[in-house]
Amino acid sequence: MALAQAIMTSLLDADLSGSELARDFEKSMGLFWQASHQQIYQELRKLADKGWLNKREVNQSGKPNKILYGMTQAGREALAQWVFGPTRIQPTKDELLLKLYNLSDDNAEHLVGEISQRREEVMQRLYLYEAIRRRHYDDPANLPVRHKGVYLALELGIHQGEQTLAWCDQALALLATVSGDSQPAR
Amino acid sequence: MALAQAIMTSLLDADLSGSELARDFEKSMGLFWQASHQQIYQELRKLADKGWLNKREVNQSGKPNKILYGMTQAGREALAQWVFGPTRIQPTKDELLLKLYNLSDDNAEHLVGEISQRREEVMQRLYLYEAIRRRHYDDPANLPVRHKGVYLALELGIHQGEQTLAWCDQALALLATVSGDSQPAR
DNA sequence: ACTGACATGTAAACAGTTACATGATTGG
DNA sequence: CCAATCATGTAACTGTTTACATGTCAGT
Repeated sequence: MALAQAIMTSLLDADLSGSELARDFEKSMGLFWQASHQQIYQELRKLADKGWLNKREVNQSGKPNKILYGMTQAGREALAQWVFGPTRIQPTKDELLLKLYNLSDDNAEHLVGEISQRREEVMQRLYLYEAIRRRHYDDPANLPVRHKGVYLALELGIHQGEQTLAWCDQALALLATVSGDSQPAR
Repeated sequence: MALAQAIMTSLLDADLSGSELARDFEKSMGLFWQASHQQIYQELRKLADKGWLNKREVNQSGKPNKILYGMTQAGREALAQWVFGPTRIQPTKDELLLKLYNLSDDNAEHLVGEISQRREEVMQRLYLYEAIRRRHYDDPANLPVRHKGVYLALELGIHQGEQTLAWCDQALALLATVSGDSQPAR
């Protein structure tokens, strides 16, 4: 979809290797984009062939060589142009909600467990995001222009995470009326 | 991923044809699952081959024949079992946020436009969801069990939609400080 | 007969995941 | 030398999208 642009965006500030990119995706960009290392390596090669990235090999002491990729002028121009093109959005596919459509007395207990687990996961990501916000984006109005955009993406992640937490609580409360402890046999 | 289960879930209450399913997906299930009619037709055939769905042809007056699919007992059992299996979630991929990472003086104005447009779209979906809630889910605590699950999915959609609206406003406010009208030349 | 909407489908291309493979380097 | 880790990659498969194809009926 736009993996190429996601990679190039990550390379705006610093040159990175495939493995570094794969790791970074989970953090900074993971909120709204994710890719496996296999995908990234292939895309990097394509982008280098196109002339949008350059590559150079780096010897590291204590580790195998890595190949650093960096943006070329052509790459920067292509990326800047891309911003004006059509925007696509691929909505979430969440099996948990699909499972909720199948809620029954039999599986209510199990789904309570799944929702609790989801709550935990969201909580952890939220923690991470809030830490980043406090650390780097304390004063949004005075950020350099490009970082304002990054800040906004982070904000969306935080808002939605908080909302999801609240929803988990609501769901758990409603499910409590479904399983065993409901209708206490007059 | 779990298209099969999404289809079967849609067929729990009523038998539907491929085209009806494709239309329904956009409404009820579109919040967290989406599929094109091509995908649906292929999956329907597979599911019928497996014995999880049965098919029967129906002559309609005024329209071409359609093929109605319905759940078999085996299908219901398989679906009920699936709920206890592993849950996968495929997070959103949103090019708009990626574009925001590339915010600059050059494209700020364009992005303001895109965010306004996004706001409009979200607003409209929200309108639809709220109407459904008011119409069918006024008294969640007294819903039949399975509908409680459907209600919860709807609630998540509404909460996140509202949050997204608020975020759009925040983003537009911050972007206003980027484009033309900032730093009014002392 | 022609047009437009509806219903069903096929084929090819693209994107993404899963499983596996290779070499290099460090620590034991 | 062996195991563990890091970095890079390939191959096969699955899922999804895009583009196209076909037939039916209703209204003109």
